[in-house]
Amino acid sequence: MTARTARTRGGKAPTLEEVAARAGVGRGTVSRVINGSPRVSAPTRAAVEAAIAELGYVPNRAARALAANRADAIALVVPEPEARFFAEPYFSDIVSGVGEALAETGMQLLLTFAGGARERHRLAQYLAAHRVDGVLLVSVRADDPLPDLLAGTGIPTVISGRRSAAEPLPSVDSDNAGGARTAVAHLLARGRRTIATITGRLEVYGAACRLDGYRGALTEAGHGPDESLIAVADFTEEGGRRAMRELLARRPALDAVFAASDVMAAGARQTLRAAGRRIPDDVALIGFDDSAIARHMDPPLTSVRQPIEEMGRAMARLILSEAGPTASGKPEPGGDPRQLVLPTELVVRGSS
Amino acid sequence: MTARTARTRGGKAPTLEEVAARAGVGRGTVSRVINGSPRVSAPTRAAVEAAIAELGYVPNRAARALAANRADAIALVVPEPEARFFAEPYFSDIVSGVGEALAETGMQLLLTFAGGARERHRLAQYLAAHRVDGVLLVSVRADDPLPDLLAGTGIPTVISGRRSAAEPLPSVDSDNAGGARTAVAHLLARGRRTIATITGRLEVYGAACRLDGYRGALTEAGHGPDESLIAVADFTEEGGRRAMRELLARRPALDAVFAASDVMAAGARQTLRAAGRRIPDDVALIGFDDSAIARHMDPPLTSVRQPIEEMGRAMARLILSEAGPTASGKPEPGGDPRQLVLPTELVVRGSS
DNA sequence: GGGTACGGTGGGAGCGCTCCCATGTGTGAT
DNA sequence: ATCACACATGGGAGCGCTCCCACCGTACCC
Repeated sequence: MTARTARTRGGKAPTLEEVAARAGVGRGTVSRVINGSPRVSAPTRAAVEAAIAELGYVPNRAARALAANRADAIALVVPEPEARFFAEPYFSDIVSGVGEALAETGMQLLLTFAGGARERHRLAQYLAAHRVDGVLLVSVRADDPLPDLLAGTGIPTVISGRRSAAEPLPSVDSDNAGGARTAVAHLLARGRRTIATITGRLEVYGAACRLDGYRGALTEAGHGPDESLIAVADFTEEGGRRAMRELLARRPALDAVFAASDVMAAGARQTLRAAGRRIPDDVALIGFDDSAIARHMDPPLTSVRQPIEEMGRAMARLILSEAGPTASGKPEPGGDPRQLVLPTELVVRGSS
Repeated sequence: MTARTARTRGGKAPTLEEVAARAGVGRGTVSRVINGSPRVSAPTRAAVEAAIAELGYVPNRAARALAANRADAIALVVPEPEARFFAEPYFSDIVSGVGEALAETGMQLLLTFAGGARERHRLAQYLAAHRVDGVLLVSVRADDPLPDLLAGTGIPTVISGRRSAAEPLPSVDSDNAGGARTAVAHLLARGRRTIATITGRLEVYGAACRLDGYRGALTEAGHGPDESLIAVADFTEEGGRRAMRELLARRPALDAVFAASDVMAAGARQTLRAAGRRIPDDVALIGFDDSAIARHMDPPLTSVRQPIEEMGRAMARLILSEAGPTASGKPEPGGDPRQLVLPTELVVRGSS
């Protein structure tokens, strides 16, 4: 009986059928055991599990996907060109968070890179045709067509970082405004009076939120709005340098700067140094992201930490719940429990 | 016209059969067209291609995998716990290199995390059963059982970073010894005389190579070996600090340090500062990896850059050639063209 | 003119699984 | 004892594709 099985081929993986034969049951029963159906008696289940263990059986994913019309796979889409800026700390952390949460469920993680706008159409079609159970989108820009394309195909999608206050897609974001508010409050608490900020491009929703947080903290403390303390940059180091020069020119007496990213803070620091300002004695400096450069800057940079790995886990959980029960991509009405905002944390170091 | 057709079918994707009907041909012919078989006449091929475009047809991967007994997928295995050290610049670059090279071939990239030793056995079994066409292993330790497990299953495997001089697996590595040699030669050229080094754990082959390169450059320049200038650390910042203290205690007059990683260089820098040594005036400092912290250190750190993205591309190409033609996992005899060593590059900055 | 070859083509037979319906087998109620 | 209804189980019918063999027609040969 097993002779036939063993003869099939040397290195061939055992099939459901073979497990069934070995356990002396039918295919259906083995399938039920594997999928955790309750409609199997205890002794039968034990027999099947023994057979599975003896044969070292692992289900064939392709066959399962074909028969069940699901993929047991989640795609993580990375918009290659743009992603680079955000990349440093972001990418590996989000991936490991997602991977961790997915590993527990037996779902596979597919990594996909989106190229130009043209390719994104193909990509959406591909994802639909390959029947991934869900798509995770990271660091997409507000004008990216991909999210809507995906929504059109009905594939459950979760986005990291809302594109606007009214993000229609399920999303996971960090509390950008809260983080900025905490940072500025910290500066105020340390006696700083003239606090400037360097923002990212304000079309990026997260950048706008950070600016809101900055304004909020100042307003709360009774400081009137002062546009001359706000410089818009673009999340780059060079942008940070330039913005800092503007700020110094406009408000030479400033005594603190909140930069909306560590990289811009690094740029600002250089300009500050060049201008002879000491950190933190003359000017306190705070960044955002708590990336590797923050820890290694001189002095070490106080920064707002985002729980990136945790965001990855949350995204995974969200997509699992989206793809799981209802298996329908239609946006739910009513208040949305599918918009997660995770708290940030201020990591105080020598620069403030 | 194309998009319209494709989009209207909200739920179901078109099948091969439907394309065949539309083009007025049989299933076999459509299959041949899709797989680029030459045995199709030009007019027929054109008709089929038109039908494919009109329907927005994309082959069902699961069905193809099941029927053809191949997966069109490559798994990238990341040993989670350990990977963290190397992670910063490494991970995202290698992934994007691999992804780029794979995207062109229609292969999927699967991301897998290996847990403890126990899980690695399961993982090897999984990979075998799920019939990935190849496995890419990054930053594995010399004593990791996974590579041999994989070799046992016959799955083509490529490793990044050799585990020893006699790495049996096809591998892609950077020229660690050459990079170290260049760094030390640069130091010598700038007139430094007493050059120390901080190494990683020497069980790690790459760390040993860097030490060899350091020794080689010194020997070439006629300097005799001097063990008191060598401190072994563990690739961590704290290790770098400690090693630097040892070195300073043993050889107070040293005027240059080559650290085998940027992170250790960062640690060394702190100790140097604390000891009142100026960089680069009193002591020149060089790191390895050219990571983000190198660029943002003060002064910016001279560092040896590894072509990590290029290494990713090379790994992808290697695994494709391994998995493709022969489809056999047995190690080839004779001289091995499957051991790639990519050149490194010294990025000179203010610290040297 | 008939025969031979061969490029082109259609379609049957699975790949290993899930789904679901039909078929036991046991329990409790009548 | 009979019926009803649960529960447990077996196995047929595909999922959409590739592989391969049989078949058709045409060009070419004798």
